[in-house]
Formats: sequence, structure tokens, C-alpha cells
Amino acid sequence: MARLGMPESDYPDIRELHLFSEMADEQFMALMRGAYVQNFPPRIELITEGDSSDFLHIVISGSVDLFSTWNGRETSMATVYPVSTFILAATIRDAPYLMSARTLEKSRIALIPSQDVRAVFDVDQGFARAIVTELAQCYRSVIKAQKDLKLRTSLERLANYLLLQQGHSGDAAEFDLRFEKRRLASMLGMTPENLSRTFKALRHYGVAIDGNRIRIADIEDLKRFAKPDPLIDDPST
Amino acid sequence: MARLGMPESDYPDIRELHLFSEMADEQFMALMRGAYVQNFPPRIELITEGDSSDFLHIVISGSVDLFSTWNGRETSMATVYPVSTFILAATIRDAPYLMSARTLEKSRIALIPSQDVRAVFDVDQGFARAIVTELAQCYRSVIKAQKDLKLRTSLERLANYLLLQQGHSGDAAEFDLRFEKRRLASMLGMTPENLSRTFKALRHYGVAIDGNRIRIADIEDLKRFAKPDPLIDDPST
DNA sequence: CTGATGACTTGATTCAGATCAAGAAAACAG
DNA sequence: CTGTTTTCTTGATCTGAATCAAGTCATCAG
Repeated sequence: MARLGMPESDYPDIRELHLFSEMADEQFMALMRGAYVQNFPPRIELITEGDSSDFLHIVISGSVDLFSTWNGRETSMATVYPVSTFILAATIRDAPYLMSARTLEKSRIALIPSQDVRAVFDVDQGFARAIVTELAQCYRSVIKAQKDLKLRTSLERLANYLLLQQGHSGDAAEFDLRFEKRRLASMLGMTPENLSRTFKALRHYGVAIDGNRIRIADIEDLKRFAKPDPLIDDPST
Repeated sequence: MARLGMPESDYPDIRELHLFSEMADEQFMALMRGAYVQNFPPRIELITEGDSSDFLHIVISGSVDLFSTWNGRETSMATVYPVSTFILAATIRDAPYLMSARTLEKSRIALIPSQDVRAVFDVDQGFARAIVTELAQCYRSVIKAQKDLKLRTSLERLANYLLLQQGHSGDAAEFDLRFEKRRLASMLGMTPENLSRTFKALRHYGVAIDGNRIRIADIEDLKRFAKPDPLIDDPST
């Protein structure tokens, strides 16, 4: 967990991020000079909801779970994969985090001081444009998630989730779940027990499950049931 | 429903909006020149989800319901009151609307061509900063709504909603619901029947209801049950 | 290899909330 | 004012999902 200035070998990965790709070299270097990189073991809590947002975080490798708690309950809100940022909105507004974050596995995280981000925003046109685009994207993702939650049953949510994952796996008939079922359950807004039963219910639509391995016999059949909708399920729009 | 260029009498209200208050006069006038104002009767659908986002909308008077549908089901996502904008994210990304919008009452709506908004963003520093702040705010609002949905029962959501409304009414012990119960039910993610029963269940915590009139006997008692949390319920953070 | 730990499944039961049905109250048009 | 329409409420019932409980399976440290 040694805390270091950012090694230059990490620059290219970050530079490629949509958020940083359009800005001037000079400003990019200014951001990188103030940045840190840390390696974290699995299951380390990186930030806690309610804390003030001192750093913009970037996942360089590994993965991070964003979750929230209230009154003793906990729910997973999203998972962040490399290479992308999180808690951009809190950084921009200089407001407390609304979600906590923990590493799911051994992860490499870059930290850019929030005040640097806000300062560079004001002087770099390309960076400003990129931040706006990114935020609008994030906003739309959450709206989609909320539609998913309010308009669908858990069976429908799981079916659509599987179709989405299947797309990510290059449309292969078989693929592995990307993370453990208890987290998947939490993301989909249900209990682990219920997820187990929901998987079994999907057998009627040709879904076979063995451990983390999913096999979909007939995509079209599953689609007829799941009724995927780009305005809910397409992450790119 | 006559369509007009924007009358200058509307300028000050719009100029006061956080989104437009920091920009240069010249740019503001440029936006206004391309804008329209329309008066709509109640229950008119202003935009339909899936359509392309040609205009940024501003509610000058009245109110607007943002809702979504899927597979024959419908849910209210948010209500927009004067003076504020909606579908900013779709405008920024030049992407299809994720939600539909309809007037709840007779409403006056301003329409600014999306391409003008994007063009001015690139030349006006203050406007760019304001858009980013607004978007970050919107993002955080939706995250809060999602925490509310995933972490609370409908009884808890209603209790916290009432506490929030009570705050909006200057902490009066009595106040009126701002809109009809069927919409409130949809916003809170439940059926009208269930809302009726949930109101009755809150009598145990000193909540009396008569038509649209709410009376809270003992705020502290209700708070002990509702456990309001600024990271979910405070719209300003 | 072995015991311990945590993840997953399965069954029984309970509960929150939806649905169905009907009546009461309010809003509205003529 | 009167009939109509819509909203709201109430009751009965059903269902999706949570909870409780127990057992299986996999992983991993020693």
C-alpha cells in the first residue's frame, strides 16, 4: 500500500481515458504531477460515504465496488473497472461522497487531488468538455439503473443482465459471471437466496448455470422474455 | 399552444437560473435569440423517451412530470418545478431522451436549441462551469433516489418524503401535499392502493391525513422512525 | 490431508406489496 | 344542479421476495 507519486509508466493508460484524451499536454502533466498511485489489497475500503472528496479516483487495474449503507442495510450501486474514474460528481461539487468504495481484488488506484481537477477544468477547454460528457454519461447510467429497478421484476432484471453480459463476451453462447453472486444479487436489488431461485426460474427460458458458468441455449427465446430496451440496457447511448 | 420567439419579459427569470447566471451577456442573448416559448395545457406530452434531444427545456411556470415506460408499465421519475431545466444530459450528449415529459398543469416552457447550448458551452467559461455543476447536482440527486429505493421500505420512503415536504413548508406542523396521490405513489415506487395503506400505517407515528392535508403531531417521533440521512434526503448536498 | 471459513443452494415460512374488486368522495362538463 | 368521470379508499386475495434455518460445496491455511 505504498504511496507514491505517479510513475510515468502509468501515464499512457490514463491519457487514453476519454476524460484526459482531449486536454493539452501541459495541463495533463500538471494533473499527473500532483497525483499519487497506490496498490491496494482486496476488500479494502477506499472511501466512506459522507467523507469529503479530496481526490478523484482512477482504477488502473483490479476492480472497485461502489456501495451505500443506511440503517444497518447495505447495497451495491455499481462496479468500476479499469481504466475509469469514480466519484467525479463529488469532486466537481466539492461535496461529500454519496457512496463508499472498496476494492474487490488487488487493485491499482490513482488519486488526483480534487482541487487540481477543478483548477484545470477552468483553464482547459478540452478537459472541461470531457468532464461534462462524462458526467452526462454517468447521469444517464443511473437513470437507466433506476428504470431497471422500478419497471422490472427481479426475474426480468436478471434476464436482461445476462443478455448484456453475453454481449460483453462477444456473443458467445457460454460465458462466466464477472463477479460473485452475492454482489450480483445486491446490484440487482435482491438477496442471494432469491438470486439462486431466480437463476433456476430462468431455466424455462433456456438458461443453464453451473457455478459461474452461464449457458444460454436460445438467445432469441430469452430476449422474447427479457424484452431488452436500449433506453435501459444499452450503456453506450 | 402558440409558438413564439422568447419575449424579453421572460429573460430575467431565466437569467437568474444558476445555469445562466454566470455567463457573458453576449452569449446569453445569443441563446435567447434562438429560443422559443410555448404555453401548454395540462397533461400534454412534451417529449417522448427515445426521441432525439433537439431542445433544452426550461419550466418557467407550471410543473412537469418526468416519467418512463417499459413493457406496458409506467413510473414517475421526477417532477420539475419553475424555474429549472430538464433533459440537460441528453442535450449535452446529443443522445435520445431516456424519459418522457408531460405537463401536470398549465405550463409555460422555454425551448433552447440543443446545438446552441453546445456551441455556447465551448465559448463561455462561466456557462461551461455552470453546466458541469448542474449535471453533477442532477447525478447526485439520482444516486440519492436510488439509495432511497434500494435501502428503504415504502413506509420508510413515505415517512422521509413527508419530513422533506414539511421542511419545504417552513417546518409547519400542517401542510398540503404538492401533487396528487397517484403520482406520489408512482414516485415513491408503489401503487396508489399501497400508498393509502402506508399513510394509515404512519398514524402510529403521529401522522394525520385529511385529503391533501398532512399534520405531523410529533416531528421527533416521526424522525426516530424515518431516520432521515443527509446523504439521501438533503437535496442541497 | 484436514478442519475451518465463507459462498452457494434449498426448503419452510413470513411479510411487504401488488392485484382484483367495489364503493366513496371529489372534480368536472353540460 | 346533475350526471359522469376520475381519484381515492377499503377489503380480500395473491404473489414476489425476504427471512430463517440447515445443509452442501469450494477455498484455503496449517
